[in-house]
Amino acid sequence: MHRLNRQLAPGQHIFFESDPARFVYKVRSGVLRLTRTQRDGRRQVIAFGFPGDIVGLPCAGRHTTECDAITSAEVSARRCDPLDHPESDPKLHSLLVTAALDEIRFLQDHFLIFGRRRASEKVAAFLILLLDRVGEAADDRHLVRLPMNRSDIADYVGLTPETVSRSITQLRAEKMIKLDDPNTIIVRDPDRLRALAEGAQELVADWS
Amino acid sequence: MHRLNRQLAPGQHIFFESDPARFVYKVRSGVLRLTRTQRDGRRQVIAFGFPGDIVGLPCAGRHTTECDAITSAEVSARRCDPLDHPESDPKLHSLLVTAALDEIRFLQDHFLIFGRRRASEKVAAFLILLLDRVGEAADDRHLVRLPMNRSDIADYVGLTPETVSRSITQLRAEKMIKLDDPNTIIVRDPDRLRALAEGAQELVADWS
DNA sequence: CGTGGGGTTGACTACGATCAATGGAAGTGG
DNA sequence: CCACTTCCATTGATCGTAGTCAACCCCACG
Repeated sequence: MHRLNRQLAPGQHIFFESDPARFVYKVRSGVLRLTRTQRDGRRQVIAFGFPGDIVGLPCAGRHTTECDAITSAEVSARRCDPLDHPESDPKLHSLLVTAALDEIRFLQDHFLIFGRRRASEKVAAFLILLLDRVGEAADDRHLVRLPMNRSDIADYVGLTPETVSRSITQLRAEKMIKLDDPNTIIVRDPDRLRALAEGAQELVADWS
Repeated sequence: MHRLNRQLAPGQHIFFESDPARFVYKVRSGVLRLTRTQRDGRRQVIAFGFPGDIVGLPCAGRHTTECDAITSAEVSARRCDPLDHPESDPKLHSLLVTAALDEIRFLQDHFLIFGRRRASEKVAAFLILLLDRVGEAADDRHLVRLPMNRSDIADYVGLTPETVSRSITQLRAEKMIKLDDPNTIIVRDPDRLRALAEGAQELVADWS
């Protein structure tokens, strides 16, 4: 069973869009960024790869996105031809199939975030997503570490970096979150944040 | 080999979100609509199912979207358990795996449309998508029939029905398209429409 | 000590959402 | 066959919000 481990430095690419796909990658540590770039230079962040995720599933033998590391990261590569030949490695094959179906569901979820109308709802939904996925419980407080910068978040939820920053400021003013530093968020009121993320609640700008 | 054909009337549902998934469906004729609805009632159109498409791929044994027919339609149902058991029906299994990988790619493409900033670019991109997918060449003119209404388009690209309508009016004023009736579009200038869809071009409102 | 990148904030603008009215086409029932 | 309703598309007027451009700050880095 081939499992080639690879160490990645921040910014290092694993593959590019339409590269012939020989491997898929399981994230061991660190965070990856999957993007697609349009002719006019605009970038769409398709997904972030957190530890445990499988990235790089091919379509017609080619990668469909670009992939690079946000942090230093470790991935293990697995040949992806078992996708086409179940019998060659049944366990890996079924792992990949499951990963594909999960990916579909995840992309659909992503649409719901992306489709929210108000900026603060998008950002709240993004934070909840990260909280549920990689949140840490630090002495009774919910902690979210953001390995990506504001531009990455913006390109993930469909906003500009400035608007992401403003939304975070707003959520902080509303006392739903608190910032230790720009990349470390403490969720003070998960319920209200979640309600906002689901569009159930109006975010009132400032009452004072 | 089980292939259960089913006739559908417009508006008729095939399955709902989180229904246990026993079948996937191949569209024989007509057009399906795949949607997800949020708690607050907002609807996201995930995809349209055109003839040849396979819809209803499950995640963890359940459907992940709602699916109903826009037009009267005919689908053929195939059991989806071969997804988990390649050996039970290798041909169907590999068909489903391919469909899943195609779906991933398609959803990623959808993000690029959805992510475009200007309304007319989104609508142009949507029309190009349909032109390439189901366009007809009618005596040297490119014809696109829209089986869905403006609301469906709006929920697909992330706009309101009014804005979709306005964008279409704009494209018509720019002489990129012409309407036979609200649901029949003649593409007069595919190149310019495509350029707009890809964000390469500015759409000038009115010089006159 | 200087430089550069990322984050935040401000001022202004532009664009799409919203609310509302209209018109046309299709369907229903008398 | 004609009133009546309903749904959909279009258009208009207004408003709000996110985009844009710019300045500033802070921290890490050389």
